[in-house]
Amino acid sequence: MSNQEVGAPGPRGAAEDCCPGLLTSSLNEEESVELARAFKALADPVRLRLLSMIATQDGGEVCVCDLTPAFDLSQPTVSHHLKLLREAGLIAAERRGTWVYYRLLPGATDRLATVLTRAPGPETAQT
Amino acid sequence: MSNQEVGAPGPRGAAEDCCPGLLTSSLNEEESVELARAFKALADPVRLRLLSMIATQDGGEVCVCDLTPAFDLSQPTVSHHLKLLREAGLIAAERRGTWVYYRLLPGATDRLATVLTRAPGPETAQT
DNA sequence: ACCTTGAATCGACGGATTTCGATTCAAGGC
DNA sequence: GCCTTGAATCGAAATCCGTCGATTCAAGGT
Repeated sequence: MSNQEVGAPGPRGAAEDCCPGLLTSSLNEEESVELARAFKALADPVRLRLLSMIATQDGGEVCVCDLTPAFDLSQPTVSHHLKLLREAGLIAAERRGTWVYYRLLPGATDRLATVLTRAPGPETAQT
Repeated sequence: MSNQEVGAPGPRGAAEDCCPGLLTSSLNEEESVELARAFKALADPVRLRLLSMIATQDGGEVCVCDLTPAFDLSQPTVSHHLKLLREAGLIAAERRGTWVYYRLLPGATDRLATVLTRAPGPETAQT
């Protein structure tokens, strides 16, 4: 329970108050469509590995030029998967010179983790 | 092809010894394939709502006869989605008389929630 | 036995996804 | 300016997925 965003310049942390959780209250149709869209982004081995590589990178970001050769796929295909992850709000891109760097947007994964968690998050004291 | 190991009594903390987490250590190809299969089961609004209805049911189980009319879909289609959730290890079925009851297998969702959870450590200030 | 009701399986159709090669766009170096 | 390198976009092909109606299977009631 330490404060997570000490002096973090970027605004975030909005995830946990958005969805009560898939397993604790019934989803309506609209919520289910939106959630399914998010899970669809994770429903592919390549995207999962891309996300993992990006998330675990030390500096917090990875160059596409390092991502692409890690797969046995064409460059357009990897680019396509990165686009889907981007559109799902899971990662963000930044171009620096000739290269493009991707970094994790933790809000999206946080939200999905919360949605799949039975007991409420650690912050809210609840019984 | 069976699926479930259902009778595990007690809270298994299975998650931490199976998968260190998508966001904390890099996935290999095999892990990513298996994880993607799990997320694929969640990548559909109907299955999400089915899972939610099953998980939030008071007695812990729901009759298919209560699930089916909640959707604007044919009975075979709902049955198909239930089968996919079952094959993903998310739910289990039990037939009692003419009716079939489904219940949540919390292990699978727990594992996915863990996999999506970042390291509990403090957030690294970046950028 | 036969019939009724609930649920799963089968086969097929249409739409979405994944992948590719070819091309185009972006930024820098010569 | 032109060329090189890195990355995104553009069709197109193959496959996968969600849905249906028809059928079959399971269990009970008469």
